[in-house]
Amino acid sequence: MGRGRVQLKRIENKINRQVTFSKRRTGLLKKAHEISVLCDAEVALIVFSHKGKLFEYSTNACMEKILERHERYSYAERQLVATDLDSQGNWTLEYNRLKAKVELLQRNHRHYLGEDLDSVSLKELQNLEQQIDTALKLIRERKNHLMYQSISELQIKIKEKEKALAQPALWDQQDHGPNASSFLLPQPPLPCLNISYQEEDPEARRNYELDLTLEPIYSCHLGCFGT
Amino acid sequence: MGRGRVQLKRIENKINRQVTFSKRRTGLLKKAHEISVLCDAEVALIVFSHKGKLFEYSTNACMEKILERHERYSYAERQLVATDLDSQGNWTLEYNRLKAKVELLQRNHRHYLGEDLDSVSLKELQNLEQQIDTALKLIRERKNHLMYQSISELQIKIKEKEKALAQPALWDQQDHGPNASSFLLPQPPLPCLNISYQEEDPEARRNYELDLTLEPIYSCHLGCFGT
DNA sequence: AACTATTTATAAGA
DNA sequence: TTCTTATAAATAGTT
Repeated sequence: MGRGRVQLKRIENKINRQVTFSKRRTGLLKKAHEISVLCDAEVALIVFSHKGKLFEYSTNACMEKILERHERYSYAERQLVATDLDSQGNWTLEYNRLKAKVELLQRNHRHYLGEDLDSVSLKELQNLEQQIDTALKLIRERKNHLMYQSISELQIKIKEKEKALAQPALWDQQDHGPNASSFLLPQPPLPCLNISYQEEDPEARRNYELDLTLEPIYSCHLGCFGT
Repeated sequence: MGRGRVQLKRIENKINRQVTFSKRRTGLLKKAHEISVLCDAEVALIVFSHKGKLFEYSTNACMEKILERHERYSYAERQLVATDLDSQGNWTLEYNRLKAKVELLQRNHRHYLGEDLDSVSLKELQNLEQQIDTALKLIRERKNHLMYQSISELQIKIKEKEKALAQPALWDQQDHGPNASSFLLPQPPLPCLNISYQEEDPEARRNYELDLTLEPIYSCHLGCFGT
């Protein structure tokens, strides 16, 4: 939109780049505002110039709210990177960043526990549900894997004991019929032991689902951060 | 830019608004990308449609990095306002406390998502499983409650419409047998609606944003500008 | 910063 | 949604 086509690549001339940045920035902010108003959308736009200066636009000027919404939308994506504080840096700055992080994490935390859901929209609930559902499957898989492993180990131990006991009598080693060590682990792993789920797709627990739910163990490691 | 000037105000016609949103969204994302490349700027753009769907662009696809930069920038600004607290408290102590908190929360966070479980003991896995299981139930309950509410409201509307239509004919108001508004809601609330729509009935979510689409939540909005 | 020739974006229609 | 097209807007290069 101007005299001559424009290549989509960095403008090398510094002056030109600065001028173009200024013009296009204005245009971009304007368009962000327009779509926001015309289409009733919520927009957050953040632009850092090459020199590091910040320009921003947000619908109704509530940048934080929109970023939070984005945050919630991206529960799973967020990998809050551990803070590496620069030794000379401003402590207050770091401190506030951390504080914000904690607040955010705590809110997510409550949501992961199914608490405090009143402010969560239906769409967001659906995201949450899916994430939690996936998590539950992963956790059960891991749990069952561990249990399976320890059963295996126990069986090996028992077999060894038996061997040790059998030695003195010099029994024939073949075929003594069923014994204590053979009933638990048929060779191709049991696809399913003792399952009592309500719903959920059977595919998901095809591997090692040894649900041995015991008593409601409820050591609460959580909620240990009172305000 | 089109046939006729455009007023900067919400487009009331729903279809038009949707179409305009789609077009302008494309344009906006494109321009965000262009300024980013041409002027070597760092851009983050987040757009939520009226219906709550997320579209985003970020330079080099590192949204989180840019948001963090913005966060830092914002905090720096807030610093100028309230920077007097520091001289008294022991910041290092507070800071370390917070840091520990963040680490713990982040670990929990990963565990809640079923990640990073190798170091978790069987017993802890059982706790976790139970907590997540409970959370999932709560979340589903809340979701169903919301959907239930929407349905209720819709039914009331339908009833009103029916009444309005019935008036002119002066029908007897008693017992006209089952009708469109009575089949959905048995009086004691459904314990579980367990809905998983694929297709979308536009009617159903007309007013209440009952968007039950269960698509993989992260449609990739990025990289949509081939060179 | 203003100007203007052009390119782009897009509103309306299909 | 996608395409087409007339027109409004944006903007590159110039002054």
